[in-house]
Amino acid sequence: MGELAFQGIRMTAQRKVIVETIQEARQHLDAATLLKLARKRDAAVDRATVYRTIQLLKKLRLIDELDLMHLDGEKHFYEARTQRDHFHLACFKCGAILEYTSPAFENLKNEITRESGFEIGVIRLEAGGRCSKCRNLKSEN
Amino acid sequence: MGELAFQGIRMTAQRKVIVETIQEARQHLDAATLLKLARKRDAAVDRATVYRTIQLLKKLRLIDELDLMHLDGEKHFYEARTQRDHFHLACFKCGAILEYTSPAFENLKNEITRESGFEIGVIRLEAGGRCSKCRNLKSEN
DNA sequence: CTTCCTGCAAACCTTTTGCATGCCT
DNA sequence: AGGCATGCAAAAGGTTTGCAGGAAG
Repeated sequence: MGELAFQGIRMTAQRKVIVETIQEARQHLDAATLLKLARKRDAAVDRATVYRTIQLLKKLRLIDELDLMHLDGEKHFYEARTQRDHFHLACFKCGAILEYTSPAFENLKNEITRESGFEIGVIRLEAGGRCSKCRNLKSEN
Repeated sequence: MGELAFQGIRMTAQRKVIVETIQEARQHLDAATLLKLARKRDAAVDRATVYRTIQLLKKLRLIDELDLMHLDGEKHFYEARTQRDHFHLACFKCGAILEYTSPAFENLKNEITRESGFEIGVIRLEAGGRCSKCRNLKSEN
């Protein structure tokens, strides 16, 4: 949690609230939801501060930004970074967001760096389609 | 090229212009650039038509939508679909967009379907970081 | 004292939509 | 006639920014 101060950046009260809100969220938060939740802890938090903090946390690699296949508009979603990279499968039918981790993904990342010399800072893998539940409701389409 | 008529959708003159513009583009096009280029072929093309056609082509899986790690704002980029899936590496330093294909990527996709039962309709893998050229300019950071 | 953080409101950018017109079948 | 395609202009949705006031180092 002291990651910010650690990197020479001020851990202000508002930033702490925003970071904690992201860390404790059960789902991926878009900026508007993050704002709303953060305000439950500190009513003074402003939208601009949320966006500015998001940018900061992205730059520090403390959060990842997701698009989730633009299932629901153009907004972005955020989640705290974890040790293990994972990716997201978005069901176009029911809207579920599934998380998935795979050694094959790690291999792929290593291969990219090894073969192309590209130094990966952020990587994002997302897929859209039908989850297994929706496939089994073997309706139309 | 007759893909549209093929799928019971009218291949109008404007749609043809837009599709061809995408297919013949040397780089990934955002909507505004696509509009500008399409207008060189047919000055009557309107922005709304470009956006509506993009949606259509996405739905028909004839083009892919990219975010390119939002290197330059929130706009999207488009490219004609190819046989082989590839992904994009965006250099945060010089802005280069590198394309990369790998059997490991195919394996990963197969694994996802096999293990999670998720039917992949669209998949997008993007990374941001430093390309090998920029790494070798071993300046700061 | 200087730098950084914040709120507020306005601006911005990209994408979408309503409506009227017109084309194709 | 009926349905789909288009232009135009306005709206929407999400994100960023300028500025002035305040807190922190």
